[in-house]
Amino acid sequence: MNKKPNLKDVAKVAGVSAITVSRVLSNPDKVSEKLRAKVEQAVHEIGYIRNHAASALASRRSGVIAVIIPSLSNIVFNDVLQGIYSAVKQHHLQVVLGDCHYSPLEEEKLIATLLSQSPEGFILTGTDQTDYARKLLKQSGIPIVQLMELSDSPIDMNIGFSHFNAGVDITNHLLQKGYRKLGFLGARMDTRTQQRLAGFKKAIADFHQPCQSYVVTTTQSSSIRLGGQLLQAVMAESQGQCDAVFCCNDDLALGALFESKRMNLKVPSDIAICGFNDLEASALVEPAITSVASPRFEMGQQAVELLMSAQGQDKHHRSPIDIGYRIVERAST
Amino acid sequence: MNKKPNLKDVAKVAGVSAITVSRVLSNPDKVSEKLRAKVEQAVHEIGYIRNHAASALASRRSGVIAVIIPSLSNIVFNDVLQGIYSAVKQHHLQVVLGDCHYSPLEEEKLIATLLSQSPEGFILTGTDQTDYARKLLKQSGIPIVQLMELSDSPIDMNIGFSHFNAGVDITNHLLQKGYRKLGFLGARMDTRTQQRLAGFKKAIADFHQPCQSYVVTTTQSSSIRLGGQLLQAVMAESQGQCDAVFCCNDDLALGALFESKRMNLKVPSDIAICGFNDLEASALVEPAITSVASPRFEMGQQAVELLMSAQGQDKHHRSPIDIGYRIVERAST
DNA sequence: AGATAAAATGATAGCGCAACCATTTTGACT
DNA sequence: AGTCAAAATGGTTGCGCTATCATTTTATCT
Repeated sequence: MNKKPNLKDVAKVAGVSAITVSRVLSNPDKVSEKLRAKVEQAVHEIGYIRNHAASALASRRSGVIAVIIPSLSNIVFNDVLQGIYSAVKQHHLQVVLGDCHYSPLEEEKLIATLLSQSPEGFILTGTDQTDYARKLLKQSGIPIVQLMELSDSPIDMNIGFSHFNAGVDITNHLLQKGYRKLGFLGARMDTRTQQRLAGFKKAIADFHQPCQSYVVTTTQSSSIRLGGQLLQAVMAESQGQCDAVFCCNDDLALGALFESKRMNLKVPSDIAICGFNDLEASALVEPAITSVASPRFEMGQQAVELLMSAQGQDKHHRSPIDIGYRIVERAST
Repeated sequence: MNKKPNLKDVAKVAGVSAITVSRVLSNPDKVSEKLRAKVEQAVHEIGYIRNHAASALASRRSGVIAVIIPSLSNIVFNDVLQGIYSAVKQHHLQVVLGDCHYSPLEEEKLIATLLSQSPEGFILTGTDQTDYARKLLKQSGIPIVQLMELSDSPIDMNIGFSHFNAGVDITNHLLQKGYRKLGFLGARMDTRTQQRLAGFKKAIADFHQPCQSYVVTTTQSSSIRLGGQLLQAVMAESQGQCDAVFCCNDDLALGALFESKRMNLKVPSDIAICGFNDLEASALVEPAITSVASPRFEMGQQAVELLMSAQGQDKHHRSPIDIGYRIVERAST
């Protein structure tokens, strides 16, 4: 096994100096067309691939951005990720991705690990990082974006929307439709879910008529199946009184919908169901499920753009960007 | 902004040499407890983070594995990815992930880019890489795993299952149930989908009784909505004769199921529906959908283990590993 | 043609770390 | 206490590349 070719090998084949090869790869317009062609030919011929570690070390630019999401299995972060990848492509960056499983401590470790890659930007989900994590991030001096929710005290930049407000709005939607015995079905209970629940409670507290609320939550991770179980739980707790449920996400809502059929409850006449995140399935089941839509793909894209535009700038503390949400009313309510 | 601390800074604070700090980070048991404690304290105090580029360059170990999947949005690869991440964690590796959008050319570019990270292993999806990509991969000398399907001529290692056989089996399942006018609904039409289709055709050709087949495919990417459209298309093409459909994945199958309700077709009496991949929703809709399950998470895990066990070994051309699949019969057929 | 600027190319040094080998310290034994 | 091996620690060097500056070539003008 002859060892991997390096710059010098290419230079020898092309009959130029090493530095010229380097330039062809990073600043092609600084090299005359003649040499460039020769070099490119040589590169392709011997299958040369630049050593990123050496390049990053010498240039002090890693061409990498770090991303941490709380869960790979949650399709919601997948959408964000797709936005990130689509934007990253334009900028010739690589992504190093971490999954912190909703744990700030795991996130702290991941942040340290990912920072070792000298990323040129860092995208985080949510706002509950540990103090040490914040210290490391600030010290790194790179631009940082916190995603999904809005923060009063972002580490650096911030883009997301108010889960509290969305919770208020969707609950008011149910109240306006005449439902008065509202259930909240919550799984995982991460900060965003908690904010939705807080919105739910606030809307009910502020309502001008008497109404009842039943809150059923679990720290288990969300799934369709769990949605069915939680629906049973809330019907048990309310002794069958509950006439509408706000599910903290569409997985639960779908599970609740399927379960309601098995329980012979008509949707929305016996029970209304609404979800959160507006997954594709929610629009296509029968009846279609009311949900809260947000531009996740765009949020991911914008996060990358924010990072890139902040490159080098010393001050990039624009105020948090509210990307908004939209209640999508459908037949289930 | 004081620049990022390096090994020497830590060494100064801890009152030891730089190399000792290095050892504490990579070989803690080679350092006496006393010094180790001092160093760890210093590291934490000044928030030192090792420069991965320099470390990789000096040690010739990047601690990175490269992964390319054809689509971030397809939940199937998400499952594999989770397996990969879970295994990678044990080995203290980082993943660099690329999404080639089902394009061998994009994949070739990605392979070149990712190889520049000097990964210690490479995980690819499928078996249709370009010649140049194969050249680069072989030249890199690192262990490589091709995932998902089985290949006669793998680049290196291979783990997956036979989509052709699965297509045959599921089609036979429909035939055994008495269906004789079978539709195939296919989206994307990547190599694995094509193999499923080939299996479908083979089973029908080999069947000992006359039966009819209707193949409706599109290169559009798969979605639930598209499943509904394809069901309409196959009913149109068969002039309402089609009595069972094999959908190339569960998204389409769900869409077909929802659409069949709108079309007032009873499942499975008017039309049987089966899918592929066995997503959670397939088991929970009414009627539940027959599908083909495969251990995707485990496949991802095993891929990483294969890479790790092949480290350094010159020969790791074990024969392809068939991880198998399972037909999950449900009410929809 | 000669003068000057601009573009193209090259030589050298150093990015931060770990491999390698040298040296010092410690412990185990007679 | 003295000997030796083993463990712990340190010094030097080079990984492969690019920033910086120096030099050469080319283009543009009078």
